[in-house]
Amino acid sequence: MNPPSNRQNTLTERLEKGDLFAQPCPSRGILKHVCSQWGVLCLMSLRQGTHRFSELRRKIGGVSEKMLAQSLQTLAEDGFVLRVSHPVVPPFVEYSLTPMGEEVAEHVATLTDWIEVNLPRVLNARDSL
Amino acid sequence: MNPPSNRQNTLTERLEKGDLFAQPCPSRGILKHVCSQWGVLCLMSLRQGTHRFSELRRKIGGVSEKMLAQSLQTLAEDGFVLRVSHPVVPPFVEYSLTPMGEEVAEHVATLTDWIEVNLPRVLNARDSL
DNA sequence: GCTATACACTAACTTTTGGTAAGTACATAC
DNA sequence: GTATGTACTTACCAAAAGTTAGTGTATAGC
Repeated sequence: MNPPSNRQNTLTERLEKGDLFAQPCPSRGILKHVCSQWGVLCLMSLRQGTHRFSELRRKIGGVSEKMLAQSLQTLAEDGFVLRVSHPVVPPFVEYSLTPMGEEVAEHVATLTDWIEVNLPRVLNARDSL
Repeated sequence: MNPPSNRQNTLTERLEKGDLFAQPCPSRGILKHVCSQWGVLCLMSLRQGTHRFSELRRKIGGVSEKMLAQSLQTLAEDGFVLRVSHPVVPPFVEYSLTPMGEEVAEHVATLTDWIEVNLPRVLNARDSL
C-alpha cells in the first residue's frame, strides 16, 4: 500500500496528453516545428513521395540550404521524417515521411489547402479595411 | 495613356488560388500568421467564445502583451478575428472569430488536437534516437 | 485623500532566430 | 582543367521575438 502518486507519476500523467495553453508543455515545441514556414513545406513536399535534399531545395521556392537542413533535422528528431543516407560520393540522401509524419502532414494539408483556396477571401478582407 | 491594369489582371489571376511552393505567394504570409505560435493559441482560445484582451493574456500561458496585441492585429487584418472596442474608460475591447476565422480555426484545431493526443508518441520517438 | 490595481495597449531595448554567402570533399561532364 | 552537382556546415548580419517600462483613467482599499 503505497501512496499512489509521487512526483514522477503526476508529471507523467500531465504529459500523457499535451496542453498547448500551458507554458511549459512540450507540445508547443512540436507545434513550432510542424507549423514553421519551412516545416510545413517539407511535410507537404514529402507527402508526394521520397525526395532528395536537392530536390526539396528546388521544389520549395526560397528555402536556403541551411533552413532546409535544419527543418528536416528537427522533423526527423520528432519522428515525422525519415532520413536515409547512402554512403556514396557524391552524397545521396533520401527523405521520406514516417507513418506518424503522414498523419500530421495530412492535417497540415487540410489547413494549407484551405488557405490556398481561400486566399482571395483573405486578400479581399484585407482590402476592405 | 495611363498604365494598363493588365498587370493587375495577371496578378489577380495568379492569386485566384494560392501556391505555397511559390516563393512570392501571399498565402505564405497567411500561413505564417495562422501558424505562428501565438496565432494558433489565439484562434484556439477564441474558438471557445469572445474574450477580452486580458482574458486571452491570462488564458494563453507565457504570451507577452506585445506579442498578443501583434498576433491579434494581424489575425484581424487577415479577417479571421473581429476586434470590437468599446469607448469607455478603463478600456474594454472584445475579440471574437469571424465566420472565416472559425473555418481556419477548425482546421488548426484538428492539427493541435492531433499533436496534443500524440505527444507521447513524439516524445517516445525522440527518446529512441 | 492617497496608493494600488486593472485595463489595453505602445515604445525602447535586448536576445534569439532566420537568412545570406561562402566553404567542404569528391565525382562527372565538357 | 574548369565547371557543375551533391549534402551539408560555418560565419556573419538582418529581422523577428521577448523583456521592461510607461501611458491615461477609473474603481478599490486604507
